[in-house]
Amino acid sequence: MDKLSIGRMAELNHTSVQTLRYYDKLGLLKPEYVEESTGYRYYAIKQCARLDMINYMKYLGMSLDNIKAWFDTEDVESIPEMLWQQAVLIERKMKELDQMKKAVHVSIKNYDTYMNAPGDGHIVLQRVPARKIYCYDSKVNIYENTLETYEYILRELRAQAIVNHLPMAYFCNVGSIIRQEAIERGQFVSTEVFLFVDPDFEMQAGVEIIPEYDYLCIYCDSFFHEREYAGKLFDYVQEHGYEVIGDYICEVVVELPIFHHDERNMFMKLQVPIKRD
Amino acid sequence: MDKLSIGRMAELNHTSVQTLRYYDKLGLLKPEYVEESTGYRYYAIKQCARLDMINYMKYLGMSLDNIKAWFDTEDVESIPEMLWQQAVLIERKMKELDQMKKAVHVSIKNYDTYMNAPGDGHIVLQRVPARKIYCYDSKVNIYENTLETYEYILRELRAQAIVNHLPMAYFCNVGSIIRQEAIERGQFVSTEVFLFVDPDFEMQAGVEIIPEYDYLCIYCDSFFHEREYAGKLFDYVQEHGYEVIGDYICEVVVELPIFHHDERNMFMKLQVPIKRD
DNA sequence: ATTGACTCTATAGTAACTATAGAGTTTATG
DNA sequence: CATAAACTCTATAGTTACTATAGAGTCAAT
Repeated sequence: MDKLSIGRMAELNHTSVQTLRYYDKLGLLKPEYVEESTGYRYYAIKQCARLDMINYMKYLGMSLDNIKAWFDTEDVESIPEMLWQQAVLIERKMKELDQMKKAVHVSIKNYDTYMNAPGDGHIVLQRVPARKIYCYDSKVNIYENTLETYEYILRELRAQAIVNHLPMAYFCNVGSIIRQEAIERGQFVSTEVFLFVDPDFEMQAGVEIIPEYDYLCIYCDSFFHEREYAGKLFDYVQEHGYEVIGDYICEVVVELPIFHHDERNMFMKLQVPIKRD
Repeated sequence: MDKLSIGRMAELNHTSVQTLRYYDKLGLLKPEYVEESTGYRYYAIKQCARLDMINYMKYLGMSLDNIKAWFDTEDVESIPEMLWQQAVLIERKMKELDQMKKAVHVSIKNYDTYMNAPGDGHIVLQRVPARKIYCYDSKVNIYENTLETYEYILRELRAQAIVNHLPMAYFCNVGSIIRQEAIERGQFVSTEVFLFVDPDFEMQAGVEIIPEYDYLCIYCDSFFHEREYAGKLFDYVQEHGYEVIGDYICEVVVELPIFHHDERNMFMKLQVPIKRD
């Protein structure tokens, strides 16, 4: 009966006057009556129902365009299908968020490792649980090349990861590997880089599991010192008569590329698995 | 050493030329070298590290502005705090999505009920599990008033719900209630409307549980027929000598406000709990 | 009649890009 | 070396769902 001014309508529905004008413009919700001489909009209370519907569909993640299109077809039959589509969309978003959550927690853990790492050059013995990795073989010896080559190799790893639909979340946690055989031959040769993936990530080409081992670890704060520090680590192994029982791993714990003039500035954990006596 | 053209840089990093130009404009990632005469941008491969960082932080949900601000401060100490903030944000978004998911599934269930409802006016006996509701007492008898008053009352219910921070998800599922005492006095009087909430929604003022009962139900497809159909339902109760053991509920199963000229068009399930013999 | 609250249209801004036009540059090929 | 194809440049407009603002007009109450 009584007409609602745009301000009153907005107030009743916890929205803004501009929003109502915008919906009017889109044709989503036209006021019941517009005074010709002044252009003033007047709504009927029953139009709240339509606004409710708009808000609800918006809440389900639909765009105003889609809502309008659906209103225009007036097709009740298509409602369940539309709802199922939304359900699928929501499910997908939830999975993404879950990945993001994991990524954040990995980063938090890494920064913690970084902050509490033993002094530079200190060697420590640690039990490290099994990890799953996604490997990429560049066929080029990383240690014989420059930081620039390393960047190119990382790009290739990522390209591979993208092709194989690995989530973004994993991209923050890379490393390189020297196979046990190479170590035994006394060669500091690695052609492989990897990403850490979730324990529940599906097994496929390139994915492998590093078993739980005791590791001798040393921390290193520059790409350019890796070789030297790894040398220290292997010297230590020899001196103490340890037996290497798996692959050597260089894990990038933290990257700080924003400092030092855009240069990749890393904090790495070098680790070699040994048989404990 | 070798400079990358903007196209090559984009290709290597799976992004677009425009994006790089945009980042340049924002000052997020300036090319290492710009040829003065032509304005051509040239990047160094090591600048990929910064781009990686940008993408990672973007992935964590940060805005480019925030990323830039953080880069500008060069503050390593603040990283964990920033990460925790992101974690909280993600957690909140996940909860929201979870609510959305529930809302969608409630809607799906409701449309299913609507599609498979017994014929108009048919009375059926159903066991209905316990439900939790959030009630609002309008102090006005809904059944003595017009659809317009009902709309106003719904607005009040929503205002209440918003004040009490009920999630949007619940707004799609409303109803009204006639208390057992009123029924026993033979009065068709209800001043209360409600929203269905989750079983795990916290108890607070206005929240109550409707216990599991056997209900006699009748479906009704217009606001204007509720009284008549409820009458039928109560007649049936009397005829068969049933005993009413709780509150009468009018549950709005589906709303189709988009049809019939913006008018609220409802499909309702009227239900009265009885003692089964 | 006047005041204050309200409403109108039109325009610009938000975030993180994408798309396009029109002009100039680099690279590859003949 | 000329030419064509591919690339890059700046500048502008568009995307979504609004918010904010300016300047002018309108309504309701005193």
